[in-house]
Amino acid sequence: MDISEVSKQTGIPSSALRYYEQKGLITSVREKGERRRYAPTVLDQLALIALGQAAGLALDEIRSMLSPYGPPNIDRQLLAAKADEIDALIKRLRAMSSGLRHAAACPAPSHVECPSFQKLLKAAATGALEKRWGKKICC
Amino acid sequence: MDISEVSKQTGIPSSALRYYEQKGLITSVREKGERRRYAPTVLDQLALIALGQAAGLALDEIRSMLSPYGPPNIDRQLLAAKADEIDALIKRLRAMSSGLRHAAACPAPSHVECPSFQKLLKAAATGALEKRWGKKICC
DNA sequence: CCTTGACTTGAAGTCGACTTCAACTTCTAG
DNA sequence: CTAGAAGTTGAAGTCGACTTCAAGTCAAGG
Repeated sequence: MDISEVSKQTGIPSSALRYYEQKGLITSVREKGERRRYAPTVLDQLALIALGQAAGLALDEIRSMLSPYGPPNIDRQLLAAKADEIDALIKRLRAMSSGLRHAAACPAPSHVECPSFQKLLKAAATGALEKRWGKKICC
Repeated sequence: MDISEVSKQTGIPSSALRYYEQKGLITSVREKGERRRYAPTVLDQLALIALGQAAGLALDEIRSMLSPYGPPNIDRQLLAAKADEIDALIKRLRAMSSGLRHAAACPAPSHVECPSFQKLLKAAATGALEKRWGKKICC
C-alpha cells in the first residue's frame, strides 16, 4: 500500500504517517524509487497507536509496545497503571460534572452564595484535581 | 496583598498571576510605585479560574465569566454544556479503562488473538473517541 | 515529451498555558 | 546609604503531536 492508501483507509493524514515513521512507530519500505510502501500490518499498528493515544499514552510510550516486527509486546503493567489513572480521572470528572450541573441549575442569584458552588470552588482550589488533573493522561 | 502573598496563599506562581492579569482574568492596582497589589477578592477569582480549568474551560472562556467587578456572571448554559462534555468523556473513559484492564489481565499469548482487545482496537480505530477525545475538554 | 498530481525532504509554524530570561527598578533591612 | 531580595517589563522558550511550507523528485496519462 502506498501512503495515500493507508491514509484513506485509516483517516490518518499522510503527514502524520510520516511523523509516526520518523518517530519510529511504524516502518515502510521503498520498493522502487523513493516512495514509501506499507505492509498491511501497518493498519494493525496504527489501530494500536490510536488505542494507545485514546488511553492517554504518549507516542514514545506507545513505541515501546510496538516491536519492530511480529506481534506487539504489550506492557501489562503500564496498561493497568493507565487504567488506574483513568479511573482516578473518572472519579474527579464525576465530581466536576455533578458540581457543574448543580451550578448550572442553581437558583441562587449569585453563585458566590451557593454552598454547593462554594464546595466546588474549594475542591478546585485545594488542588483536589492535582496539577491540572494529572497531565499524564490527556494531552 | 502583594503578588508573593497571593502566590503563597494559592500556590499559583507569580508568573501565572501576571499572565492571568495580562489576559484580563484578574486585576491589580498600583497603590504606590509600580508594584501590584491585589484585593482579597482575587482569591475567589483565582478559585473560580482553577475551577474553570478543572472543568476544561479555556482561559478565554473563563474570562467571560469573571465580570471586572462584582460577582462573577456565570454562563449556566456553558456550564451545562461542559457537564455534558464531561459526561461523554466519562463514558468513553469507562470503556477505555475496562478495556485496558482486560487487556492487562488477558491471558492470551498475544493480544492480537484476544477478542476483547480486538474490540478495543476497533473502537479506537473507528474514531469512537473522536479526534483525540474532544480536544475541548482537557488541555 | 510534457504536464500534472502525488510524493519526498528538512525546517519551521501551530496551539494554550505558562515559564524563563535579560535588563531594569524598587522596597527594606542593616 | 547601600546591598540584596523581590518586583517590573516585553520577548522568547517550552511541551507534544502534528501541520504547513518550500523546493525538489518522480510516475503515469495524454
